[in-house]
Amino acid sequence: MNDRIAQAPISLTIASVERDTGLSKDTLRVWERRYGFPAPARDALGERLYPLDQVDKLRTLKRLLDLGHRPGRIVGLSIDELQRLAQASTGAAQRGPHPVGGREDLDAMLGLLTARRLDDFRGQLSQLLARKGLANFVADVVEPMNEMVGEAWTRGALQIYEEHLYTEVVQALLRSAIGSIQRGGQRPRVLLTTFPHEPHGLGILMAEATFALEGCHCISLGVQTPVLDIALAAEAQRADIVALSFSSAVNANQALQETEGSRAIE
Amino acid sequence: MNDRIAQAPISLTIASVERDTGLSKDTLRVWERRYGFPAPARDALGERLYPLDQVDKLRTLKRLLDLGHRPGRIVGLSIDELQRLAQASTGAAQRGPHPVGGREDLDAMLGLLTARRLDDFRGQLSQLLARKGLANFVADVVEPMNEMVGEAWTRGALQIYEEHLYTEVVQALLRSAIGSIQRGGQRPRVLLTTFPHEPHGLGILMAEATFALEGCHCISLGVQTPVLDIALAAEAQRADIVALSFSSAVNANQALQETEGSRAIE
DNA sequence: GTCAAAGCGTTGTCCATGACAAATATCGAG
DNA sequence: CTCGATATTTGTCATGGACAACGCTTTGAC
Repeated sequence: MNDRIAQAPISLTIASVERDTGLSKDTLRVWERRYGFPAPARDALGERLYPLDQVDKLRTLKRLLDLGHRPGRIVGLSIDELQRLAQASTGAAQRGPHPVGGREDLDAMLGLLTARRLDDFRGQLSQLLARKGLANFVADVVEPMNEMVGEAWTRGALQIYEEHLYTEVVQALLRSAIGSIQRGGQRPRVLLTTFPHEPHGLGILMAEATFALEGCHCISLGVQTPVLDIALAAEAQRADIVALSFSSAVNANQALQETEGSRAIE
Repeated sequence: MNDRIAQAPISLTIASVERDTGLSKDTLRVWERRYGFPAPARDALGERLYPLDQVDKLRTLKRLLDLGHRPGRIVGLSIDELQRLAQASTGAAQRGPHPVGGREDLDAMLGLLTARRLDDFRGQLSQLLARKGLANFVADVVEPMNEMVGEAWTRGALQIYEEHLYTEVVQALLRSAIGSIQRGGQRPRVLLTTFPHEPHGLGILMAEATFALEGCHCISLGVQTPVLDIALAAEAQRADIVALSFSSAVNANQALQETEGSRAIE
């Protein structure tokens, strides 16, 4: 329960690693058994102690997994190779040049984040929002920037807390923008949330912004609503649409399966 | 991975129960071994299938645990007895009558939530905020209402999705209120977040509101920041104060321990 | 009677190993 | 090249044993 932070936290317990990487204890142990990685040290009791560099590699591996790679093929690679792979994999997604507000501009703005000029970052974003309008802002700025942040983090160019910072700023911005949309629409009623394993709320806000602009009546449940409660809420709130936000595409049909009884979209 | 929702979801897998209750798989299995509860059915493969009523009881048990009770003493009790216990335990906290905006008013407002009059609920809250001012709103409305929601949920008077709904409305309200505070203050710089095991962000927002009103420069990382990154962020952002939000009080000194190196407050 | 120390029961988490279904890859025939 | 059959990969589950951290209770000194 306690993370046993001695004076210097040179290594983490299996529970901490699970939380920090998103890989379950079972997975961590079975990888060790099968692939020989990770290879944590052991404390006096024989309990695993993961060095920080292995945790970093695990994080990168997790991201590659989410990108569609398979563990057996990539566990053996070095951190450098993994990062190259990650860069190549996400790079494929950014096909073609971006319409307006080019990628370089976004890059420069992200620079503000790492340069600790948080207020400037917020200011520029807010200015962009005002200039482009909410819909374009979401599509042309937030969307690509999300990917860039994920990719930069994989590259090691962004600390985790900087990613948190980014998310927080964008969320605050989107929320206030959504709040200022006239709350008039009656139909269709849209229920927004994520599945229990998806803790990221940015997708919801982006969807909410889009829907709200279309005049929909949005009802957000926040993140990680138990499946049964999604159904319950959809019925109680007489939702016409249930919007579920995902990180990786993988199984969108699972969604359709589950939202049966309501009409499922997106 | 899939929750194996057949036509009717009469029972949940151990992974679902872990997510829905917050009790780890290990704990669920060891309780079964030691106390004989839960007593899930088994599928063809010998894997546990938890009936919904047992999951409900587990949820209530979890709440009692967080309230300081011990499993061995309460696992054997019936759901009714557990709910009585929970009510008694939280009831102790609401000592004395409330200053203004009395408990009955809040109860009536929560009634709007269950009556599916979400907009009225939001409207009344927003009106209260305007009338009382942000500081009093947080202390006299949000704080007690949080407890009431928790207690009502334990009593079975509130669905989980209704709790989500409540949280979402209040968060939106607080965020917009915070956003409209002039962002002028330079000192002290306050970093806000929660530990990795605390996914609830309401506490952060309440703290942020309070700090911001005092003229502090608030930097929120959102929820569940890895411990190392909290330290990193505190240093990078030159935070004077690191504010950590908890659900149950339990170990506030752990906080002090961890935030060493910065000055720790609250 | 009060209070601290020692002792004992409780509780969550860890470990190792084995197993199997679902997903994915590979291959051979048409 | 396409498609179905077979093989491999992969995550999650099960069992049972262990132990430290914590809380409760009893003992003994003042």
